[in-house]
Amino acid sequence: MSETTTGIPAKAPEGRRERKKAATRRALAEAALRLFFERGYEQVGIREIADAADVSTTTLFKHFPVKEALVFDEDAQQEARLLAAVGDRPPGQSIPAALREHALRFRIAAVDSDADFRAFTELVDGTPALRDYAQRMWLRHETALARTIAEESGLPADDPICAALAHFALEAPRAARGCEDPRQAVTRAFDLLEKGWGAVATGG
Amino acid sequence: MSETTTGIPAKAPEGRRERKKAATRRALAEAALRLFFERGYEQVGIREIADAADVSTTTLFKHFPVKEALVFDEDAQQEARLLAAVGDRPPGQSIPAALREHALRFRIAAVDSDADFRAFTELVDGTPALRDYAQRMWLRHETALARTIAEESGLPADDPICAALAHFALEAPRAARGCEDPRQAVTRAFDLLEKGWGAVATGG
DNA sequence: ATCAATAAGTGCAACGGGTCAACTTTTGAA
DNA sequence: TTCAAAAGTTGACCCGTTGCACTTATTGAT
Repeated sequence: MSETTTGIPAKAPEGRRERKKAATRRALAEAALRLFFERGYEQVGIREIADAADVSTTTLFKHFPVKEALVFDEDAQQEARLLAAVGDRPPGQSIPAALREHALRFRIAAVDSDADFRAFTELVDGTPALRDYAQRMWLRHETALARTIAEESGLPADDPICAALAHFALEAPRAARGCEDPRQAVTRAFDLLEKGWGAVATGG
Repeated sequence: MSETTTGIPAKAPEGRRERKKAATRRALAEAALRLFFERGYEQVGIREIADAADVSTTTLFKHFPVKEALVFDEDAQQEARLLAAVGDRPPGQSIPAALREHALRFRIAAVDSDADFRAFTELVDGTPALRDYAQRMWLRHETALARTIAEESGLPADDPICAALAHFALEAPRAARGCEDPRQAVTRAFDLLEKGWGAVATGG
């Protein structure tokens, strides 16, 4: 307890304070997830989660703005990966094709690989409140994506076609919900976007 | 008050019961709308609305499942019109073109005609909760629209491309939100869909 | 070493949307 | 006339969420 020098040169030059805060946060998220898996999202109350993590509900809400957020802890980079999928796509690949690949890779395929992740996915889209929240969060990347699309395609930044493609691409996985074969559904949906984009945009 | 015979041969051969029920419903919706306009959606509580209509909150919720529903009373036919826009489109017109026309007509243009309707629109998309609710309701027509599209195009009913077009078409007005010129944004978005559809589908 | 400032956390009461169960009235019809 | 269903009432209650006043660390500057 006497590290005057920069204690941990790791990624976080944090003090005891920040560490404790992070610990509380993790405790909350873990307790919540455990309880949700055990008994289902709706059957678990906020007060119970706070109890399990041994904090007050007020504290809980200082870490997570709403109940749904407890499920989606730590998913930064999401946007970065999305934008990179478009910006760093292999030469010759169209923008919609890059987006399709990204969608298939991260929103469809991942399901049948990781076992924990499968359970997580089942929890999420078995719970309307969580589905909606996830989609809302996902759509927050729309403007950023639209901007990247504009840059990559050389279209004016305010051309609404960019916003349209961004929106549709982000909605595509949702459009595929309920189909027996989501993989094919996503593929087909992006076919539509790709052909349309090729005809409407100049660069692509 | 002594009409033993079928009093009003109008559209509703309803008894006193149904009439009273409808009256209560109307009273609630009107009170709610009036208060919302006066002070804003979020500043008006459910209990206050119930009071204004002189019923209990329990009764209110027997007529409207959630607070948002108070704003969207009586909008049946919506789906019928939507499906008709596709089914009865002029010969030679593509499905996406028909959908674009419908979108422009009912979700964009109507704003700058009727004065009351403009106020209503402002209320709705000035209130996130109402926007979200409206969109959720609107998306409920997705499967019906997908089916109509399949029939009209001759594609197999379970081809996910139909669901995709339906979903995108219903989302298009939303994709245009925030643009300075919504009309053009919607048009461009449907351009994308039209070209894509033409290339992907056979009938169109 | 000390001290004020800051931020985390607490406890509790409250609010607003929404539900529930039990009970009273109306109303339609047998 | 009688009876069952539907509409409405009442009041308590749950749940997510917020506000407020308060305690307790932790920190940086002195």
